[in-house]
Amino acid sequence: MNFKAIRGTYDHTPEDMEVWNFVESAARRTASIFGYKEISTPIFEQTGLFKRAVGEGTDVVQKEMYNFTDLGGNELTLRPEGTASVCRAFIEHGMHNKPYPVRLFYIAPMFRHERPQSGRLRQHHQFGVEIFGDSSSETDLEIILLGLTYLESLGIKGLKLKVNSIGTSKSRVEFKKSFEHYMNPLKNKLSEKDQKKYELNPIRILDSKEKSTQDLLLDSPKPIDFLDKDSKEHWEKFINLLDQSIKMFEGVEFEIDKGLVRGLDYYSKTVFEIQPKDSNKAQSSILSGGRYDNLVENIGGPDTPAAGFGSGIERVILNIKENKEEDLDSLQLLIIPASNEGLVVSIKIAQQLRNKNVSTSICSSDRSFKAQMRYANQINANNIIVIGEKEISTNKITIKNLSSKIEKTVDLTSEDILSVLDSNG
RNA sequence: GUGGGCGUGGUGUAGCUGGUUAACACGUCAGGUUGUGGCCCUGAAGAUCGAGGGUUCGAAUCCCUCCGCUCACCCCA
Repeated sequence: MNFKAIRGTYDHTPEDMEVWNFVESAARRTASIFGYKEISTPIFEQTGLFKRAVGEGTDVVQKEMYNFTDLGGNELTLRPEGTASVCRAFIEHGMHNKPYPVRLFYIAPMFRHERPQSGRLRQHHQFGVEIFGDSSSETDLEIILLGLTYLESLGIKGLKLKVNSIGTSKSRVEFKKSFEHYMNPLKNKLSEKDQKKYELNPIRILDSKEKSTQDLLLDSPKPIDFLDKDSKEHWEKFINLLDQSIKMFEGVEFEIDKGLVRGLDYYSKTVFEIQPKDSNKAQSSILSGGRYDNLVENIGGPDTPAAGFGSGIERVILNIKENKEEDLDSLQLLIIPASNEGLVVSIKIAQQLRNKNVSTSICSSDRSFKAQMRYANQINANNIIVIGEKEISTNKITIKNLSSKIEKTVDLTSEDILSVLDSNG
């Protein structure tokens, strides 16, 4: 084999597509019953959009983007996440003039140049929702409930929801001052890795996985302790609503994780993450997001509060224990032509049936009759008919249902065949 | 970018204390009398043993390099 799917990408085989479509349709259905409308944006954008939206200093922008220059000299980037593009489209199409709030969702591929591992790819797909123009706490709650409804509809049980508030950029300045005051004397006790991290972006060491670091952070100031009045009210109302409504979801537990910070710069106030309770995998977060009240304005739009989440479809699929979908894809009718004349008739009949929504294939006349029958069985065809000289001269065909073995003889017309197939199922 | 594990027909594996034509299962294809399948039987195709180099009379088996896959770190969905 000379060519392979490139690292961190993969093919969806026909077998894979069954689960895939199951998940995608659950996403569409859930978003739709919550009143969200689908949007689709190009897979690449100006590099500047992501730099501006995601943040110049983030890992995503610094080392994970697929950047390229096109023949016109434009700096472009394969999108590493969905929110920036949707916000751009929101502004570009003047959606701020629509009745608020505007609810949007997307299912789309994302690209990040990372080292692949379990639950991490270079091309992955996200189901994401965004809600614009509503700064209320119940909006934050709504997207979380949407996310939980989605995961529940896929039969994923035992979820843990982590929530936190990181305040506004203004309140974070206060926090940062206090945090650095606390950390500076302890700085040299950090591991080398975390020291570097601390230099780059102090807040990010809050969710360090290193035990020694976590111990040092036990009594440190946390962003949530520095909320301004507005953020604090927002948070308290949110937690109150969440506490009252989370019980609707069986087996879902939630906790306030004061150390939860996100790797994308645009978040403010509420942030959250959903993961399987029993996950021992490293990449366990399957749905995460939060509020981003400044992003739209930041990339050139009107001041518009917003919130949203992204959920990795591949990671969700890793958590689907059993796929209950039945094999609905089996072919309804396979036609076996038994002569040249039969082949011509087969082609006509097949086309008539397809026009009536019956999935129909014709077997290769190059192969023996036995081979054709075997093929019918291998692909799990529901019914077969043979069209040869006998059928054409008598104008009668026999439809055989392969699972029940029942045979029915009718006139050689698509209407008659259809009526038998309908009664056969 | 850093570290661990692994690379044998389409798939999953055996062989790996070096020795004649690389084995097994599943799958694929063909046949087991002419136009009705699934089981069974027979046969066939299909692998330069990830690539290159080295040691040796001789390597899938030992050594080196590279590549790929995979898991983990970082970060994220």
